[in-house]
Amino acid sequence: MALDHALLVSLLEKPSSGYELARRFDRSIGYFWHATHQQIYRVLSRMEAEGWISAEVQAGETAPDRKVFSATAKGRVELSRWIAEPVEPEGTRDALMVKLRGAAFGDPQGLIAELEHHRAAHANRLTCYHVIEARDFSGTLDPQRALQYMVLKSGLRFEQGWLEWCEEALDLLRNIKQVKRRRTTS
Amino acid sequence: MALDHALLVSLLEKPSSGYELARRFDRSIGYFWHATHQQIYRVLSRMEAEGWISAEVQAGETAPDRKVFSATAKGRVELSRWIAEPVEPEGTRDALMVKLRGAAFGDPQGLIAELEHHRAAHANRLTCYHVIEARDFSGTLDPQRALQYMVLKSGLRFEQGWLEWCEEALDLLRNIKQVKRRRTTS
DNA sequence: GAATACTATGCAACGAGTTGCATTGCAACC
DNA sequence: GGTTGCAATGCAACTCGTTGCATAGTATTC
Repeated sequence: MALDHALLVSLLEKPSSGYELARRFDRSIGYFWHATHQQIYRVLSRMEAEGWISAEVQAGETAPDRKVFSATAKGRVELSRWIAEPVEPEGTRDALMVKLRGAAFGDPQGLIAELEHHRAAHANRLTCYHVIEARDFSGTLDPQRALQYMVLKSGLRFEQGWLEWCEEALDLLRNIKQVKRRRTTS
Repeated sequence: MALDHALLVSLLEKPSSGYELARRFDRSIGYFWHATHQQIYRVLSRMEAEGWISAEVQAGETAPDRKVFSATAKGRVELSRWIAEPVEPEGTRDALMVKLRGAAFGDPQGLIAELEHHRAAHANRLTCYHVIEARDFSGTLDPQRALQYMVLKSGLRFEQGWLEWCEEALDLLRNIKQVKRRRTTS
């Protein structure tokens, strides 16, 4: 149920159309939640039906019509309720880890390209976050900004961690000896 | 499709019943993939139907019967195929981040307990991983162990990162000024 | 002797996320 | 003047994961 609330937060920060939200989720918001436009439109309809958000159609003269959503008072209440309700930390789920561990039964070196790709992707995200940091979070910050910054900082921290880990893993893969194919129980 | 392959890897490492797999996913394997027993049983049936794994029923004299699964040659091939196919790094999805950012529109201090809970959970996982590290990964490691260790290391790194971040976030929340309720667009 | 807990397996309903496709209109390019 | 690309919205089918429940025998505890 968390996409609902991520959208509520986004709409409280700035009323927007589904399309804008999708773009922001692809960019800056991407570092705290990820979603596709299809999903976003679906959830927006549902939330409108429940009265958490309300829409205002802006007829575009040159561009297509836009439905601009804002959070309602009811939506605010729902958000507070949800924030107060405890959640457990997420369980790990990363395909790359499965692959690494599975590579012991195949060709570890085959993962080098994959890891290099991941390293590049994480380096990319990291610089992206650094740009946002410099642009939006220098100087003194009001409480709202400070909270946003804290979220960004987790992104910075984790991308940095990924980067270092990728290096470490690449080192290992490059130096590992070719594993002998061992038959376990067929 | 990654639970399938996580199970294949586990079964290559050690043939097991669904129940055993569920227990291992709750413990040591939990740091590289998470799943419930219901899900595991369902996927095991599917994989058996596809011929990736085969079952042997062990009639328990004192305990209930167990279906012990092992990966077949076909399963091995499928695993290699899947490992070779590229994946993109996962998008971020953490409810806690949404909450932090949403707290700007409510009561930031209300999250302190939640963050303390998360900090404790991560500290717990971290010590758990340290125990595994000391128990299973000291001394020289063959290639398979080395790969497993690399996966564990990502767990260690991220739990450590979480812990530090929780501290930082708690510091912020404790010192943040009470946010004035501001009405945005209704 | 009854209640609780653990081993061991599974079904069914639901909710969340992914993938593929469809539509309309404007703008710019070649 | 046709093709490509972007703004803007959405449906439908599917897979993956969660939650709640069911069963059945053994072992232990009160």
